[in-house]
This record gives sequence, C-alpha cells and structure tokens, in this order.
Amino acid sequence: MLQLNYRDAKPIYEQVKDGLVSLMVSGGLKEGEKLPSVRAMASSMAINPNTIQRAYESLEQEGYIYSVLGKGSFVATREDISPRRRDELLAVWDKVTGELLFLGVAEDDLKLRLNRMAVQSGNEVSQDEN
Amino acid sequence: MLQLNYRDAKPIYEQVKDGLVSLMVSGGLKEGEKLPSVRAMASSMAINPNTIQRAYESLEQEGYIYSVLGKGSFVATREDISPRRRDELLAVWDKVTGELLFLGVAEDDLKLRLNRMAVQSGNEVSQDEN
Amino acid sequence: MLQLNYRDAKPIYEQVKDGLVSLMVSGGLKEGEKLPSVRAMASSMAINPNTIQRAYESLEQEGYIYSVLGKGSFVATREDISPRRRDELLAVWDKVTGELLFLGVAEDDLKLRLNRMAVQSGNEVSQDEN
Amino acid sequence: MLQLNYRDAKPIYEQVKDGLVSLMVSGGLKEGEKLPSVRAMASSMAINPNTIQRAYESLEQEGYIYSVLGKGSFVATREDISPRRRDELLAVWDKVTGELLFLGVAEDDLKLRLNRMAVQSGNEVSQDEN
DNA sequence: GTGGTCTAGACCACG
DNA sequence: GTGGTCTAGACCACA
Repeated sequence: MLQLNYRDAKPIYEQVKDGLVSLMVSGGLKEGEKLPSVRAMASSMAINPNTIQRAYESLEQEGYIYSVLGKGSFVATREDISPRRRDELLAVWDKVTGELLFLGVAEDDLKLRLNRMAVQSGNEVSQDEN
Repeated sequence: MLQLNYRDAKPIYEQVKDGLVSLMVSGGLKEGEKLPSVRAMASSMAINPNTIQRAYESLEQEGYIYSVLGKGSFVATREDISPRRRDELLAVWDKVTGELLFLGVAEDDLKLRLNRMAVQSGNEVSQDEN
Repeated sequence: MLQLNYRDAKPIYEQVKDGLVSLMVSGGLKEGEKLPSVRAMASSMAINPNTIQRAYESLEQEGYIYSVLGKGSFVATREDISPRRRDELLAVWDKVTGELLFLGVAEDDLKLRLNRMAVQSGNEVSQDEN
Repeated sequence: MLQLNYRDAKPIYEQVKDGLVSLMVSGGLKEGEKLPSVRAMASSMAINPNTIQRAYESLEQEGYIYSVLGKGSFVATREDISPRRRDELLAVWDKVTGELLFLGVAEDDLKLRLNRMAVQSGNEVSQDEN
C-alpha cells in the first residue's frame, strides 16, 4: 500500500503518517473511509505493529483520523483537522517560500506550480488572472 | 540573537541553522559578513560550543557559509549554495502546498502571500498584479 | 580491524573513513553489508564512539554508507556515491600523476600499475597489453 | 604570482607550497632558478611572511628547493627530491586509482588522461601501444 | 541495542 | 583568537 524507504533518515512511523496523509490529499483515501487495522497494516508492510500504532495515534492527535473503539480507525472530515495544524503548515510554507525566493527561484515559477497543484486538487481555478 | 526552543523535537543545532538561514534570507546577515565566532555565539546563547560548531559545519557543507581556519566563519554568496538544497526545498514546498490546498486554504490566499514575500525579498514585482 | 596512526596529521576520523573505503574498494566490505555498530567499532579500536560516529556520518554524506535509526549502518551501492566525490578524486589523480611524471616516474610504469589494479578490481582487461 | 583561495579548507601555506610545486611541474620555475625572497613574496601576495617562511621550509625539507644563507632559495634538481616523497606519491596514486576504478571510471579513461599528461610534461610518448 | 544529540572540558594548528 | 579534533560520559528516540 505505502512505500517505505528504510534508508531515509525519517523514522518509519513518520513515513507511514506522510504516506497516509498523501493518500488523503490525493483522494486515495476518502472521508469516512475505514483504514486497515493496525495489525493488518503492520503485517502487510512487514513492520512492527507498534510503529503503525504510533503513526495512527499521531494522526488522530492531529485530527486526520479518528478511532472508534472496537471498530477501527476512519478518515476524518477536513473540518475536523486541527486548525493548529493549518497554521503550522502556513508557517512552514512562509519559511520555505522565503528561502526559495532568496535562492533565486522566480516568483512566477512558484505561481505556475501552484496553479498546477490547484487544478489537480480539484479546486476551481481562477480563469486567467495571471 | 536567536531563539531556541528546548522542548521542540528539532535538534538545537538545526534550530541554530534555521535561525541563521532566516537571518540571511531576511537580510540580517549579508554576503561576506562575518558570523560570531563559535565560542562567542555559544556563550551568548548559553549552549555548548560543540553544538554551534556542528551547526556551522553543516551550514558550510550546504554552502551557506564558509570557514577560514584561524579567521572565522563568513556568509557565502547565493551561488555557492548547493543546488541539492534548492531541490529539497522545492519538494517540501510541493508537499506543504498540496496539503494546504487540501485543508481548504484558497489558492488566491497563497498567491497573495507569495506576492507579499516577493516584494519583501526585493524581487521586482510583475507589473500586472495577479 | 583498521590501523590507526596517532602521529599522522590526518585526523583519526578520516583515517577511519579511509580504512573503511579501502575495505569497500578491496571487496572486504560488500554492498548492503552491515558495518560494526558505532559502539562496537569504537571499543574494538579503543577510541571514542563520537569519533566513529563522525566518520560514519561523513561517509553517509558522501554516499558510501547509509544509517538506519535503531538498526545500524550499511554499505551503500556504488551508484549512491556522490559524483562530486569522483570529480574530486579525478582532480587529485591529475595532480599526483603530473608530479610523478615530473619526478621521473615512467609513463609505462604507471600504465603497468594501472593494468594490475584494473585486473584486481575485476574490470575486464583490454586484450592488447600496453 | 600564485592564486590563493581563502575559502579553501587547505591552509594558506600549503596552497603556497602546492602552487610552487605546480610551477616546477609545469616548467614555470626551472632548476636552479631563484625564488622570490620570503619578504618579497609575502608582500606581493599580501600575506604574513611567517606563512611564506613555513612553505619554503617545508619545500626544503622535501627537497624541492634549497636555501643558501644570505643568497636566497633556489629550485633544486629533480634528483635532489627525496625518494620518500616519490614513494608517498605512488602510494597515494595507488589508493586514488583503486578508488576511481571502484567508482566505475574506465581504465581506458585513465590511460587517455595519462597519455595527455605525459605529452604535456615533455616525456616522449610511446607511439601507439594502446 | 542502535544511531543521534548534547555537554564539559581539553588540546592543536593556523594566521 | 579562530576553527578543528578528540575524549568521557550522558540521555533520548527508534525499531
């Protein structure tokens, strides 16, 4: 289901988290959909259940998923996702964007990327304001 | 000079790195300017010199600064900064931007932010405002 | 395992690096093989773990090995090795070769050495001996 | 006369040494020729006389130059250069060559480079053995 | 048990 | 006085 890179410095449980979030962003996992059980996911990826458990817990804390005791874990609605998370992401976005501009990446390049991503993500695109 | 957060999961030496890069991006540290000596910075921030040393070493490897033995450390020119760093930043930018759009942040909001930052960073602004 | 020379101007951690690279070149360490743990290597060589850690860290940055948190360090594939490293080596090679020729070492002597090493390293040998 | 790179990790006195040796190798400095005085060289390069002094001392120890008290320093003949130096260089050559082959540089590439350098250095070239 | 980070304190080469 | 290296010893997150 998800691709892990053991060589990456990023901990496995974070790779699992990122992979799941990516799936939500891309639409591979839809709101309300049930996630595989911790054990099922662990065995299918051949890693320790503790690692999956940790990823799920962290995702729940950030509001991306919610667990129902005895039922499993489910993808939350976008509104459930912690506004703190959005603010954190915006802060990161500012920092990264600032550094990219500093490094000489053209403002228009970033706008083009932004347009492309907005189309993909299904947002309506402003017809041609730029 | 820089603010540290010991409770943050991010290692101190990385916080130092980030802080210094931010200073370069914002213009607080200009090309060729001398950085505080390892010892001076360490004592002013009340942390171990080895930790500062490590931050400087890492910044040097990424091309942000260069060290002259017996003289000190200095801010490098933008051209010296490793292109790998730029690519890494772009990858992060894509991921963060994608997730922000997913979370409902409007494309135009991000464009506005981008415009504001581009002006600050001294880039000439495209004449037709978009 | 490796030989250290404390009187050498070359730092210990670089001697460790060189020794490990030599092992890879000679085939004593194969792709994917696990390196001794930082602690194990340190105690077997009677030096500080931090010094080994530094050697490993540097080797990882150059692409010779990779570390997995909680698992250990492993020999990378040749393709992972930074192309910058190759260019640096070629520059050194040119300088050293030039000086050897200047010092009177015959071109054919170097060619003979080259042939011998190419055979050892498993490269197919050009059929006409030169 | 010589180009210095203050950003380079290599100490200045070594850069001076390397530069002078390169001049000898390339023929810019011929056997018996007088080197600039320590003071003259230092002022022309805008660096500390101690640094030049150190470079000269080191070159003399390796046999590349010799000093006549009250007269100055002169380029030695090739035969004066310590045979230890040649052996050291050969050891380095073997290590670097081995690693280059390991990294996938073709044996023939190195031979081509060798041929080119031999021509430049004025050695007679074997007509076309390869 | 593994790698990663941090501190405290020391010594050295360089300019 | 500067950066660079090294040791000793400690704590933490990860799998």
